[in-house]
Amino acid sequence: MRQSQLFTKTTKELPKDETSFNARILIKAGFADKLMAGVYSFLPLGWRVIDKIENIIRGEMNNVGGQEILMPSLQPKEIWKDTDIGPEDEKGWGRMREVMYQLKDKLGRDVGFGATHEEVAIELAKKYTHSYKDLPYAFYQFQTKFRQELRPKSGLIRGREFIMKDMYSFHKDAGELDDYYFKVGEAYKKVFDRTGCKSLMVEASGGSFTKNFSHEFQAISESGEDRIAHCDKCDFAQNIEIYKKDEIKKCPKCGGEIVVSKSIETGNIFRFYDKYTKAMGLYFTDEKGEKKPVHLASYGIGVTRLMGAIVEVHHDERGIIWPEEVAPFKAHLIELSGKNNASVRDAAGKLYNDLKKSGIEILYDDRDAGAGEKFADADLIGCPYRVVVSEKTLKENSVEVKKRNQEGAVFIGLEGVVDKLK
RNA sequence: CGGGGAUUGGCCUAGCGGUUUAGGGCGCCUGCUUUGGGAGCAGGAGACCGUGAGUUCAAAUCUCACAUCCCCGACCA
Repeated sequence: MRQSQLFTKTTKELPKDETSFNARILIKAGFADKLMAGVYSFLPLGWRVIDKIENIIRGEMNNVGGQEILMPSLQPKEIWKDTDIGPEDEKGWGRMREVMYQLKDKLGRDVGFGATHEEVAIELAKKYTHSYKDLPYAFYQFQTKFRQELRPKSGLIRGREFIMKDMYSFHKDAGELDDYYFKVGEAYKKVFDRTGCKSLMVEASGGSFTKNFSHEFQAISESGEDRIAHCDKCDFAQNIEIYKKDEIKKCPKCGGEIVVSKSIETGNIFRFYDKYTKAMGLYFTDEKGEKKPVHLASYGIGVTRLMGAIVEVHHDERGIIWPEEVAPFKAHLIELSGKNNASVRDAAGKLYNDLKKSGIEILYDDRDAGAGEKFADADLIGCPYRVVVSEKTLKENSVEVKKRNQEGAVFIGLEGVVDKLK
């Protein structure tokens, strides 16, 4: 993409109404824009990152047999009544009443915007699940979720509207569910490794479910809202409440030191077993002709939150340092042509076309801007590679290639650039 | 929802009762110049100083209410 065509621009100043690093830098660099507290637009650069993250998740979910669908955001109140966990006289908007956006439409019907989709998923499953032969299966979606947070905070980390990948799996019994649950847990680890946001699988506690039912994935970061106790050598980790109760000093897995760190919750997985399926009447007939409740587990990854978390983990004082698999572009091509140097401009333009033809995603800074501005923007936007074409490099028939996460640059021949970046 | 802070051209801000015709920087427009770390010169456009009520001869400036944003806390299947 030619940077001169990009409708967004970077700014020199940080926005005054954000203090979290991820929001400040993503807005400054033109990846996102805030419309209201906890509600952001994703601009061309940011949307490319979201797309990369989604594709990584999509691949791993497909690997464990997930089938991609899309459920509605707009939901009728009725589907929430049977899974309510509150007192009888408050039954209505159900277990999510505190955080759901709820309204009446023009016909006076109660509708809400989905904060999670277990209820919709079960309604859907009821139409297709009748026999043990129909089980197991899992489906997932990428969707905008709405949650009426009293206080959105930390930029993309806690918003009122955000993109989530949520998957729901349906099983004939608890044992089969458990096996699949941990298989998805492994898939989640791969997702977080690949996005460059390594997250520890932590037993969760608190909330409406006990620790036996759910796990969180936590990425260690100073800007996190959560705290976890974890081994400094292996991947053992505990929720802070459980850690305080157990008072362990050494890692039970490898004997390493236990340290407490702040962390960002990047994902969570829940085993509901037959709790909600029974309540909503999702049953199947087993081999013996007996009616049994379907067992349900659900699995969430906050996609936009993950983008924020990646920025929190991968940056320096000059800007973002995108991990390669989620970078908006693999390389940022900079021409330092001056006004009258057509040969630099031609060489850079040709290189841009060659790289594009080779399938390398490239952001080409063809703007009529000063060298300092171009370098500053390249560091800010944070593509993994920076390629500079200038009078200086052309004298040697070469270009300069520098990795964003390393000091020092190498000069390579014009012909070798495509191979170098492949 | 409790507590604290903030709100001034597109962005970052100065001004904190009268000398303000609201100043500067960035960005934007014109022209020239410049091109290896957010350049320079000259000219130009752009503001009901968050909203509403007060106080005062006089309000961006003081008072009250409200709204919005940020932070701490509570909350967060």
